[in-house]
Amino acid sequence: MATCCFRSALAFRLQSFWETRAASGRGPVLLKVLRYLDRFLIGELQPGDTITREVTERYFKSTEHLAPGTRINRMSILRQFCLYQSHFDPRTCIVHRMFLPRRNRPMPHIYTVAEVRRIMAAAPPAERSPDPLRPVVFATLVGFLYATGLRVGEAVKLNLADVDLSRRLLLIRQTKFGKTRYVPLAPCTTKQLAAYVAQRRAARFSQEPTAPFFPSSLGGRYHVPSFTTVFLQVLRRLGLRGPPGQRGPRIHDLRHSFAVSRLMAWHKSGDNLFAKLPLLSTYLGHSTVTGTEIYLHATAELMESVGQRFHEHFAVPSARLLCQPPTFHL
DNA sequence: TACCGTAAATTCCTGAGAAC
DNA sequence: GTTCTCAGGAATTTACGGTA
Repeated sequence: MATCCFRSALAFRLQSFWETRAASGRGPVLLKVLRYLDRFLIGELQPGDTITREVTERYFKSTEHLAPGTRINRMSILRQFCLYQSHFDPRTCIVHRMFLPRRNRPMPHIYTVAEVRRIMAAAPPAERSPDPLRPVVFATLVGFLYATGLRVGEAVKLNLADVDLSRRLLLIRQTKFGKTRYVPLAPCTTKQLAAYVAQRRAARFSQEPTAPFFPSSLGGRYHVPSFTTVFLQVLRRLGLRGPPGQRGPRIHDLRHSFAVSRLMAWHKSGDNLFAKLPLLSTYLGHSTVTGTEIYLHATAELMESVGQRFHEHFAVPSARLLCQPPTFHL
């Protein structure tokens, strides 16, 4: 446990609050936000003062430069701390939930097959890098993410032993929220990966089972921010994204694209999407289908298509019917 | 140019409470 | 009692500046 790193009038309480949360598994992100709060409180509170409504309002105002989602995080941590502090000082003002701003989820970009092919083909040329395999790793990783729907962090963490091409199976270890799962590979993806493995071997990268499947130029593991940087450069070069500072398609949208294209394929083949959703949920590593349902909203085309299909089947224009699909068996 | 560190932004798991 | 919605919280991803 770190020694006390807070300096405001509530330093002791911030420290004990952090220690209780860190002990239950919360990590350095909380510490950063608490330090931010501590710096704010240095100018606000004298010894013996408490957090009043005015203080919380000024704290909220001090986060004006941040995005809404970040402000919500900052305010919700202040709220948790105030709840904790109120046990020791009943004068403490607790921010009511209704005063917190609402979150909004931006619409993901759904990549087309043609766009993904352009991105893969636009990999930084080998002559610019001391590592001839680098453009191959980049292009393979892009195609791999689009074909499997994995998170980029999951992909770069793969070791050689985690990719079993003979059984067409990936082992995804200790991913988000500590989950481990197996992911099956499509035959065409397996074929592409086999070609990549051959190129990787020819480039004399380590063949140890624990060696990274996607190595960096130095032989270590491809660092996610490094891959992100190159990916964004390629998007800008292709005109798929604006200059830095502007929002646009992201790496994570490859995962959205995979999910949406899978749903579209099931829909076109006449499958019941609600019956298939748990399969997709398990594949993507979600613990419940509610986390997967957001992909149903990802494309207007899909929603229009699903709505039309329900109308054709039931001919009852009821919103309730859309919320409660017929019972199905897996 | 690649890599690393860090702050900010986003994703998604989970539980509480409202609605039915 | 069950279903649904929403928000809190924890974790991952993105973006960018600094450094070798």
